[in-house]
Amino acid sequence: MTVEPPRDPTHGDLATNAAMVLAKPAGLKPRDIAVMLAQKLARVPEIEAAEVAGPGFLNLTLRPDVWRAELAAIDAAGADYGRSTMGAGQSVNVEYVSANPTGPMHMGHCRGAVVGDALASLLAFAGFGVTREYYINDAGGQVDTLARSAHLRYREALGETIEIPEGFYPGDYLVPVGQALAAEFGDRFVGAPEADWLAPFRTRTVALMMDLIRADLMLLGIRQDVFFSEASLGPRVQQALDTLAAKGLIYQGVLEAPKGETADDWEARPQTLFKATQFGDDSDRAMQKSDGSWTYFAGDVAYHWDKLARGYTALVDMFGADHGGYVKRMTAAVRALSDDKVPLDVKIVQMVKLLRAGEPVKMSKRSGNFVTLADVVEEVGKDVVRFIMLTKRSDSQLDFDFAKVVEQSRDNPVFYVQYAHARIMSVGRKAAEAGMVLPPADYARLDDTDLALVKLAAQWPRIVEQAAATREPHRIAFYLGDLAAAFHSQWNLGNDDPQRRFVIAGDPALTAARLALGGGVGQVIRNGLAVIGVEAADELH
RNA sequence: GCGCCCGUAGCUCAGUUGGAUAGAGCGCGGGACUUCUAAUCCUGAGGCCGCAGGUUCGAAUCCUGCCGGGCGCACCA
Repeated sequence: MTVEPPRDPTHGDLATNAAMVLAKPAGLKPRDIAVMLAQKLARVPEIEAAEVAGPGFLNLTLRPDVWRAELAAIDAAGADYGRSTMGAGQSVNVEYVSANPTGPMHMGHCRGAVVGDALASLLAFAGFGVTREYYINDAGGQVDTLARSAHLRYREALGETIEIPEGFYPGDYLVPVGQALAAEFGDRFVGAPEADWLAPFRTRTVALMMDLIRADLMLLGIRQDVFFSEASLGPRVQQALDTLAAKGLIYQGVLEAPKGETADDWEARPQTLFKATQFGDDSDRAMQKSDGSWTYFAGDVAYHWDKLARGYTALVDMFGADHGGYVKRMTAAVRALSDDKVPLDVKIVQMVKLLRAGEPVKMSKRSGNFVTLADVVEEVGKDVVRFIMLTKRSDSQLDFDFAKVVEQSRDNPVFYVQYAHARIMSVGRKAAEAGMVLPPADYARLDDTDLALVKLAAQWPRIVEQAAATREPHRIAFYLGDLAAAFHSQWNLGNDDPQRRFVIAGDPALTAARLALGGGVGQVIRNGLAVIGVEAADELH
């Protein structure tokens, strides 16, 4: 059963399907129930009209004063308008970015960062306790490669001429790392065997890379609470394995050969396996390699085991599209570890295609010459990057065109929303410049046309809850576009009819009421932008 | 071969968890500036919601099967 604003505004302010849902259990005709309900509801003071429509819909029209009161509520709540208690008592861990600490962030990481961060803010606004987390993959072979690459730069910093072999990280960003290592260790590791320097170089270099990444995230206004190191898992891996073993979900076995492309180096070997198939996965998954060392998956299981131990009521992971195949096994592991009590929601974030005036931006991985996040933020600004990343559902591919996203026109949603806010801010200034002395706003001066705007602004709390429930922050961006459109439309009525303007010379009372209307809309726009981490512009240039 | 995601206007996409006559933007046609910033707005044309069944008062939405596109199928990280 639902009670919600209907798509078609001629169907009133609220519509409910209650009569149709109740018809079967009540053994009555839907329309008969609807008529009965309508008669009762018509006596509710806030309800102006209750009409039965179609197969048994009940359309409710609220009295205009309800909307006037809502405008007052927006004003009173201010930045808290729309804040919800739906998440009260629940704590969610949102893990996002988790880029490998082998270099600065590039645009491949950007969308997950923005969507994850906006989701975290959204959940917080909806009343959930939220932890923003980053998993540092600092335990694999790639980190050894990073350390070796840094060692080359270290020798370079000490005066050697180096050549970077194939398979090493060639990026310039390691030059200052080499200098830092040279300053720290002097020349004592120049000719030393790798075994002497690999571990310290790995630790230091990862730390410096994480500084780099944190700085990149700050450019987007992202600050995470927890940075969890894979290398620090230690005994947790065994503990997680023991937890699963205690549930009878671990066994020694041999997996079947992978289907599809036949792996030429595959051979059947006994391993320690997790019964992922019991939890909906396609295959059981290896926890230990045949030589007894842990798999990457085992580490990830231990990591999620740790998150569960920290007592969250729900977990959210943001994955890149290329990790889609990993979702089932991770979900299976969390189901097993938590006895199905703590849900893991894995959000897939699709690729971003970078364009410049319609032409794909060329990227060469080999030279390390990828488009960095810092470059993009510098070129178009944080707000544009953040907003554009939310202009599509995150599970479908997104085009990011450098030319289009800075365009000041209707088809640029960032500009469009900010322009609406700037207009709202400008009318207040205009009234002040005109030397108008405004009385306190009397909402009674607002008519149905004005109140139509309030109705849309009043949807904000619902939008927050819906977006939080579906964990889809893009809904915020779309709503703000709708609200801005309604505002612009209202604004232009003033072209034909001066009485519909916000500032009306000679009528301070109506001006005050209209400015209050604009103020309410502006407040909601600011609140929405705040949730997605975008600044509200007071004027545009 | 198997799994996951996706197919909505010419293009790019929404679609209130199953509601009423499926909506925006761009593009195309027509219109509104002695203005509170026209950086905007109004209006018209444009649809078998991939196809075929099913579930029910009711389906773009849920189920099944096809067709078409993307991603993934390690003891890698």
